[in-house]
Amino acid sequence: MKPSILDEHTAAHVAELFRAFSDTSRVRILSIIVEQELNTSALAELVGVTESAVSHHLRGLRQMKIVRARRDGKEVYYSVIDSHIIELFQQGVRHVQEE
Amino acid sequence: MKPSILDEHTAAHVAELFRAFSDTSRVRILSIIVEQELNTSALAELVGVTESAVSHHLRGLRQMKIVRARRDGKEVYYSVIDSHIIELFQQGVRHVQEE
DNA sequence: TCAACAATTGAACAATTGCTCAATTGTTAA
DNA sequence: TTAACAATTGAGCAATTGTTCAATTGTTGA
Repeated sequence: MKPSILDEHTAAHVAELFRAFSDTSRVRILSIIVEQELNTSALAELVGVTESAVSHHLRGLRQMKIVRARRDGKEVYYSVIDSHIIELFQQGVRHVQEE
Repeated sequence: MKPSILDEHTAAHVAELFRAFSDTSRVRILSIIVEQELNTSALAELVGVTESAVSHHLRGLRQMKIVRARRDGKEVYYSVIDSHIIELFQQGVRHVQEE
């Protein structure tokens, strides 16, 4: 049986998707907004990094269509866009926690 | 409702797990050995990188207990260890392909 | 034993990444 | 309009990453 292999382009997209979850700060940010919408400074406070750092991470996640931003007055609230992404993320978390 | 947040240590492990799938070459290697055991030079040939590069990637994946190595004579055959990992990886692939 | 092949290793390098800092933009209430 | 706060942005940096190259280790058949 000939092994199937992902083409370069698809593989790059898959890698990019997983890369979104490949940093400790991003994982912590996502672990929050998977459950509830929250704004930048609250996230910075909870995660323990600067607002700037959080903003940079959220920018990347937004560009990848993993999170959605909603402005309410001065604050911008973030949440995770779709249930497939949430499922994928939580499956990774579960795998680690079951060790 | 207070948002739950992953502690630093758990988040680091989750990030590490996802990082295993965050490189194009590794994704292509995994897309093969998820389906069938294969040795280093065959993988290098299929993926289109040197044996050395493949070996470095597989070393990391082995240390993370994502792949298993089995020597048969001169060759070392690699495969993906457990079904949870396979499920996680394939879910990411599916998400990309369904776009 | 030794030549040939398969795989691994470590050093070195360029490229990418995550962070900080300072400046800027957006929004509201006084 | 302006002060205060929230968020974003870009430059610069240290650290990490993926790759190549050359040397080394492991295995087999002659």
